[in-house]
Amino acid sequence: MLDDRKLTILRAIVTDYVSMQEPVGSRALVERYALDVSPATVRNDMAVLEEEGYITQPHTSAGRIPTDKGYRLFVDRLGAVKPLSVAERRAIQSFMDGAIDVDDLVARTVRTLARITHQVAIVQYPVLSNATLRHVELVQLSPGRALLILVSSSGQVDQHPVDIGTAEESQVADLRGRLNAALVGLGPIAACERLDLLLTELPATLKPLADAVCPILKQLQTESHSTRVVVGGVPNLTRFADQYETAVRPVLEALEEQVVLLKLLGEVAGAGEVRVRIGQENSYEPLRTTSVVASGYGGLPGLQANLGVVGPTRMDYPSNMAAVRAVARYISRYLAEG
Amino acid sequence: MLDDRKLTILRAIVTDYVSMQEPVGSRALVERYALDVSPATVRNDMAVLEEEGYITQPHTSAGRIPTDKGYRLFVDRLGAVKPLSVAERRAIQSFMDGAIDVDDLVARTVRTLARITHQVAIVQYPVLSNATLRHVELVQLSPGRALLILVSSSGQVDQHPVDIGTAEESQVADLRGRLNAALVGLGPIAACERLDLLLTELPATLKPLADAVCPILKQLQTESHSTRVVVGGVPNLTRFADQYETAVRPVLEALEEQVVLLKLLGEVAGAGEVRVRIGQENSYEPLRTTSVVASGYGGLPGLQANLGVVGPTRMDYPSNMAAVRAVARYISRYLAEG
DNA sequence: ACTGGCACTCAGCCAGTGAGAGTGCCAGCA
DNA sequence: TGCTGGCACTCTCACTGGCTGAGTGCCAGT
Repeated sequence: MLDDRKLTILRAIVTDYVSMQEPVGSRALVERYALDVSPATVRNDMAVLEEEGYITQPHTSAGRIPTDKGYRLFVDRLGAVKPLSVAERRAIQSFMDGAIDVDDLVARTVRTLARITHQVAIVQYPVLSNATLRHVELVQLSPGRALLILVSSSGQVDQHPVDIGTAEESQVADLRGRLNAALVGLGPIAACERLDLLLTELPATLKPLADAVCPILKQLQTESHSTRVVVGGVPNLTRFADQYETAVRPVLEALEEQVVLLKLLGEVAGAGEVRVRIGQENSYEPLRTTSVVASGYGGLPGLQANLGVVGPTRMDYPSNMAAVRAVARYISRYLAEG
Repeated sequence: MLDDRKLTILRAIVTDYVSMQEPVGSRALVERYALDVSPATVRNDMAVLEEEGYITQPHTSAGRIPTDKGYRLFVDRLGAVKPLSVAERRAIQSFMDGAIDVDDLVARTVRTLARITHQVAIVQYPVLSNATLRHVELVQLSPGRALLILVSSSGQVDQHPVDIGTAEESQVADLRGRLNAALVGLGPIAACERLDLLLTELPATLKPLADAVCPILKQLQTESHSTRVVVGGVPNLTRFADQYETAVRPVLEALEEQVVLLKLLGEVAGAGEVRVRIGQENSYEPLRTTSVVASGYGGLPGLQANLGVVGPTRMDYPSNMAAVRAVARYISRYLAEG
């Protein structure tokens, strides 16, 4: 169905369209990509590619542009992984080195990603699965309300309010002591297991309080890290000023919804690998005109956080995938080394 | 120089231009604002207003639009404070009530402000001067590195890494105990004073450690709260798709720079009052085409945090000022009540 | 001091035109 | 059979010129 030449032509169309941002015609194609055939031949092939749904014409007398399906084929089979330039590698290092804490690390990561891809970057806070719990704090704020605070060995602090009912100060202190004694030094998975064990050992008086606190603690240990998302590179949307209503606005709106972003990253990113969602493939309606390149990073397969970029479907997939992968690896290594 | 009628005309021009977004001519003016004089008279007055620099013509045969100076006069002397509509009051209440912690409160505030003003909203984290210190935690992460964590009675958690040199675990624990004993229950100002006192009482062995920790603690108690800024309503910029390069992009870029935003809010907002910076009045170059409406909120005069909105100079000042003031008051009251 | 009238300016809109890019198809050639 | 050159056709885009309408400034009159 699609012989080598047709695939070559599709690759050339994608490449050219991405770099020129203009529909590409048969003549330009043979000139710029040394195809060794005449434009007429290319035209015949293009007609087939169009019939198969890989490319399309915006209007009768224009060149062709790739469809989502075309990009998909390109990404899956045609896009040679483009190694990062020396400048880009250096940029990653110089931007990201010297982070003072997790907040700073995430901020730097999102900046770096935005800069080298020239897209909007999204970074989820890391799940620090290899970090261990360093301290558990339970602070009573007012009668009935307390704040649960977890400090991990990596310097990350998680907090969540807890409704503690009628528990008294002394009980709070008691539970705090027990939690610290039991959990400090453990990783998230071990901590959750140990917590289950601890629950069975508690005196009855602490039971109600523990029932209020423990679910939240568990949650913080697993998902909650992933609950925060940071966005950067929004000014890059500037380049699409023309398609404001159709493309930019929906993206801006999505970017304000943490929940949407989390879901988005979660759906796209797979274990360790860089994955891509192209246009219509996105389940979130307003982002149907954009592509998402994402990857998990840090931690064990089941406990990874995600990062990625959002941009127009006509993006430079090989470069962006390389960049996302490189940054994901860099931050993973950074986290692993502590 | 500027008699009553000229001021009335200026007010009408500003009002009309803001609501119609189009240069306003003499005929439209007399028709829509019952001026009781002929267009020719209005023209004469407009010529004077233009000469004085309050209004200008985008091109020869267009109507007039206000200049920054014109808006300034309007804001200072002509803009009747427009009370919020019932719907807006209700919106503030329903959006902001039920915040579970400070993060949530700030998030809700920024959302509220963006919704009722239809501008980009900026909210600085509150300086909780009436909140008291609830707990001090000093957690050692690795040899030489620790994390200082402050929990306030309002549920706010502040953290900062500390370089603790060669201090040992036991010393860290010792200092932690002393800090808690001394500072818990105090407000930020009292805490700082008490801290100075504490420093003189410490045994010599704890001195180096205390010297590393205390400055950071002090800093967290005063400025650091103000260090974080949250932005919302970015999609509202959508309305200015036409002036993308000149107006929108600079704003987007500014919004990514926390430092810029802090400085901006700090410069504009004055003690308790709503203040306005119009166009050229802004010291930050890229925002010279926008106006900022801001107000301090919460806390004592010296320790206020700020919030505000950023929008085009052609904004509805009375409404936005009313909205900013209302939201600032609401969050202030909320914080005061705890 | 205000007004009506008048000449003037200029942005925005419309229709018409021409150039250029690109296509599909076809007949011919290896 | 597969490739190629040629050709007629389509359609966008950019440019043009003319027209319209909004708005002005000025001036003479009340």
